[in-house]
Amino acid sequence: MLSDRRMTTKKQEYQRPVSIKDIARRARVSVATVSRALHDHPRIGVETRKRVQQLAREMGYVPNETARSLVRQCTYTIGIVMPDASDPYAAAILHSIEDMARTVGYTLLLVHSWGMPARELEAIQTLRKRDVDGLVLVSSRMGGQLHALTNKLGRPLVIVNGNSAPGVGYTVRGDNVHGVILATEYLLHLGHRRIAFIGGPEGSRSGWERKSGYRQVLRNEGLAEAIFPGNGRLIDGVRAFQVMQQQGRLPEAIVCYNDLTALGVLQAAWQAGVGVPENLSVIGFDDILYSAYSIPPLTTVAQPKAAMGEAVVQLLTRLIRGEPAQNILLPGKLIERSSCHAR
Amino acid sequence: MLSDRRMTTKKQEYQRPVSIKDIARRARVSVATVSRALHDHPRIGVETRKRVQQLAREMGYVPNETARSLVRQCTYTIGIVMPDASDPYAAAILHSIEDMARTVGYTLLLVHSWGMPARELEAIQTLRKRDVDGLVLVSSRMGGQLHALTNKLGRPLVIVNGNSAPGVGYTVRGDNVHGVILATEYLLHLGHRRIAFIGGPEGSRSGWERKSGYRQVLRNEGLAEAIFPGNGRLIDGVRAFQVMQQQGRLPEAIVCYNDLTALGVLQAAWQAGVGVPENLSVIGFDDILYSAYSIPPLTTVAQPKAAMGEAVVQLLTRLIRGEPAQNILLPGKLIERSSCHAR
DNA sequence: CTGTTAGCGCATTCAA
DNA sequence: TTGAATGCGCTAACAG
Repeated sequence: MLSDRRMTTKKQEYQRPVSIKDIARRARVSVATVSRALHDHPRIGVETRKRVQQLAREMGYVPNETARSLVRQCTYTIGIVMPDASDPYAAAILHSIEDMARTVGYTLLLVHSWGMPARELEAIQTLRKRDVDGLVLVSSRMGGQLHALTNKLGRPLVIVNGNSAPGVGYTVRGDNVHGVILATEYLLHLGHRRIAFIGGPEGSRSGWERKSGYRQVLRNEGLAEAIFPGNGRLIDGVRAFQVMQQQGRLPEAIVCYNDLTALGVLQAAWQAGVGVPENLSVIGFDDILYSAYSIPPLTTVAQPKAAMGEAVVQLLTRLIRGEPAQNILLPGKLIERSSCHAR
Repeated sequence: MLSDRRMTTKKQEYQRPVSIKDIARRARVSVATVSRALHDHPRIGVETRKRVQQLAREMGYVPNETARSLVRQCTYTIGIVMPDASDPYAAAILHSIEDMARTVGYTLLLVHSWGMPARELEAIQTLRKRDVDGLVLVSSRMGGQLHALTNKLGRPLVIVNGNSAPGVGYTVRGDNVHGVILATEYLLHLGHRRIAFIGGPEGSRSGWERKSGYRQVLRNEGLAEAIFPGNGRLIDGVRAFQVMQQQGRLPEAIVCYNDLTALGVLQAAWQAGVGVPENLSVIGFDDILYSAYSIPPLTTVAQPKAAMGEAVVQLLTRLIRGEPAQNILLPGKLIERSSCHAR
């Protein structure tokens, strides 16, 4: 009685949509004329045009894009392959791409890859069959295997923050090395010397780049590196912190592969009674939605997610039109909040 | 020199994909034979079949789904309209729908609505032209306007957790009333008497239901209601808390419209030095990914998001096949974590 | 077993 | 200005 579990059990038939042929019949003209009327074609009588358009509206005509696509040989559809829409970072990218794509008349076909190369391949095949005008791979893990694919793809390809093979498609990416240098040097300026790093997914380019930026800075300063494995999820931050503590290797500050990892560290530190930022400084990467509201608010390197979406769509439309294009590298920006503290 | 801003400025032409006609020519058979071979049609020579299949593989043939869709009169595509993929709750739903849809051979066409009825309408039109086999509206705000639409839609419609008009499409929803009763009674059992509620979006069904569940419980107990407006975002939780404090109306416990709002309250309370759960109990709704890792971990009513995706796709496929169907109401579950404390 | 034909809904060329 | 015819890539009904 708590629930109004209404059981609707009607059966329903769906009727065939009206086509230009139907309109033609009713208007007593040819389908060609209808087509022209609907397109405001110049060579048509103003009289018939109005009549046909009126009729189309009355009959609830909706153009069949499938048929159009077939003759036009382009679908105004772009395919997007991403690991997982429930990852806040991926979702933000998806969000900005969808937004931009819509404004230029494209619709998005979405397939998840779960970060698995095999699934990615499958997804790409699916989208290729769907005859998308262009393809976006977010956080691709395929690397070399892309090579074999790209020749046969026959469609423009843009890779966002993923492993790309040279000469395969175009890329839009955040500047990971620069960003993590920003983060690490910030910690240095705050007076920290024992700075650890929690890594990202094995074999991912962003993971590699962020790690090497960290190493580069520490090496320049002659400081010891302390690198802990991770996989970019909340739980990885939790675990890494626990490992540090169990091993008695708690540092003064931690650079995290991404915000999710950092948020995990915040949680684990709180559980363990280690105060952030008084006893431990934590810095993230990405600036996801939640980071501004974590406890304490997370200092992080923001990725320009909106700009990325724009860049992706712009790049893709250029490629579709056959115009020259170039890879895009976007700088990150340090966002100072409250998870880091001077020593 | 920090960035490898490589400028790739090649211009590239994309070639026409190979069609069954191409294969037919090379194999010196008719297109019908090719089609049959590719489909393992019974009435074909095992010899020619193998030859054609081999050839197709060599030539890198990929079937054109657009053409298929045209003759088949169905696209194996389902359209999904949601406010915003970067909302963690919506993203989780999207995730589970995509996952389920893929396994049954459907691909997703995604359009954002930004929670604006006008945009929703636009999105539905877009998808209708795309000739989707079915439509999913997540957190729709359209309400009555759906009526006019649905007759002309000509496609099965499933509404997830949104405003629906009676007789328009089918619905899959979490049991909001029951869920919020669970939450409120839990607080009651913990000994709280001054329990406030922070509401959701104005005019949304879930907002209304959750509020009325709360009111129902308080009324039964003869307790005073304290309702603060909200809109389902983090910032709404922050603001509501600030208002409570400024007005000197801080309660013993707060039931929040959703987790995002609750997370905002956690943050604001922390900023204000109000300890959760010692001085204030907070309970959310949805159980988004992050809630298990907030500080403190958030007690909440979990929505069965995976089950929802399953239900949506199953319902939709039934409708597409013209089978009888029924609305689905899924129960929520209380997840006890650490944001509530006995008085 | 295989080829020929027609047609899905639409845009476009060529005639009229 | 309009109509008839053709084809986009593919499937399916009908002949052979």
